[in-house]
Amino acid sequence: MLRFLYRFQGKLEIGADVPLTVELDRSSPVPLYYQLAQAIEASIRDGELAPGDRFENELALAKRLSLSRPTTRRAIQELVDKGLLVRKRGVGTQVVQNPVHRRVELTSLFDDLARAGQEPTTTLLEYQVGPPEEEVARELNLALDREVVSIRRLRCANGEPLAVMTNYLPVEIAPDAEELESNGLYQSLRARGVHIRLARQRIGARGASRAEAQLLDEKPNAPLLTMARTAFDDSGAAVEFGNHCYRASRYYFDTTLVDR
Amino acid sequence: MLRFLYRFQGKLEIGADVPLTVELDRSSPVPLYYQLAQAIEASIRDGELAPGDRFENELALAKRLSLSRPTTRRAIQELVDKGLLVRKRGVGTQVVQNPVHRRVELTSLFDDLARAGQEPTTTLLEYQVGPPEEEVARELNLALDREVVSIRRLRCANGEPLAVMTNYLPVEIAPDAEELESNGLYQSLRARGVHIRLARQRIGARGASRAEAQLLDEKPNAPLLTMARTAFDDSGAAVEFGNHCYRASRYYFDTTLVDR
DNA sequence: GAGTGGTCTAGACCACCTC
DNA sequence: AGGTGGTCTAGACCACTCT
Repeated sequence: MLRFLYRFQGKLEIGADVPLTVELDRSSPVPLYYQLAQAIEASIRDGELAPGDRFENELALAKRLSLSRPTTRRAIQELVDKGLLVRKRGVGTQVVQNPVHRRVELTSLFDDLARAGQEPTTTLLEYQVGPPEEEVARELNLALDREVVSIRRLRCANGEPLAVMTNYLPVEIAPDAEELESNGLYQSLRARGVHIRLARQRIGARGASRAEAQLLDEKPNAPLLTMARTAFDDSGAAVEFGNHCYRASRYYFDTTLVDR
Repeated sequence: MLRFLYRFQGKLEIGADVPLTVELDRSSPVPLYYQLAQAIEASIRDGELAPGDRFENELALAKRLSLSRPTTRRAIQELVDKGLLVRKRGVGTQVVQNPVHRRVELTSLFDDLARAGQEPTTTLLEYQVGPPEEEVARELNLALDREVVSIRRLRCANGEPLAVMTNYLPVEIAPDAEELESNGLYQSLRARGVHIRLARQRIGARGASRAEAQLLDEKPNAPLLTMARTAFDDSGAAVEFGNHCYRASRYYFDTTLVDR
């Protein structure tokens, strides 16, 4: 199949300088707004667009790239939501200072570690099937006579213990014990056709119990970062509830908040 | 307004019943998509739309309300981003189970407490002007010869100590000492025309120092929930950097993650 | 007044899921 | 095959900010 590549070289216009080069592939299945957002993000991360720079305005950019305004707008909005750009009505769009970060996405710890080249490993501490505790039944929206699988795992990165994770899943969708030793939980669920779409997290802290301290190579009562998470699939049903404890000395959460 | 109810004898398939009544005020300055989003959200919270219910499809809703599809779509998308609805291509839109929560918005602790009727009070522990430490200069993107105001406050709720907060601001925009005793920091900044638009937060945990323990009525080494936050205004400039420590026994963060 | 982003319309075609 | 959401177009009018 033919593939059309459009290459635009922007003239330098507004105030500073807009060296934004964008290649859009209109035959690709990747949405145009996404292609454009990626290109702009790359320009920012590469330093072609410096923090504080004024950004080419919507109409001009749309015209230059032969895109409609809504499509261009959506690409820009994507980056505003990511915290890389800021817009002010009547003024313009600017690159945020210090745009070095990535926000917390809906990813698993396992994937995060693997992507960072941290060599994640998992030890299965417990795997049992039975009726849910009251809290678990409430979080998963299950009747008390349904069966759930309880999983307790120790996650290490580069051989160092990092977190103790307890998870509860309806028995119908729970992965096998062996699978959990080699893959992340979400990875296993994905392979079974369960797509996590949304999660609610409560992040807190507490002191380590004696057992937790031993597992994590910390002293009893050492500060732990805790996360309780309920995850929902693409039909809105709760599919997983978990209590995780991280060594505070080796882990933190990074989030970005945007006012819209 | 007319309301059509469809009754099926067999299995209830399509959305069963959509009692969604919406009144739109086209002369209001409030955007239509926002009015609609609010109405839907109210229906969910009131239980008119139950968890798991299928939602009326975009096209039908748009036609019924005499709105364009993009406007209708945007309202729905708003609620998807909030974690109240889930969409699946080719299938439809459904209400998420257990939609009881509010997500972390870009708000200040002071405002949150006040809204929850928790009677916040602030004690100013320190207020001084001088050159920034290296970390602060880096976070605020300031030269080392610029002056910053360092603020240290104890925040209580209902008379109980809750958090120790250390903040750094460029001297030009810093509120007075007196102002900080009666208002929140963000409230004071807003009054000075500074609009926080974006914040990056790192959430972790550690043990309390002796001084912190004393201020917070905890034992030394008690677990504290920590947040380091850099805030940016609507021109993308860093305006505030803060280190906050919360009593883990009395505070946690609640977040929602959505896969888009 | 000029320029910017914010909202809105009325269509179109496509990809995906279920029947 | 029919219905759903996902993407895209080519305009329009308005509100806000800066000069």
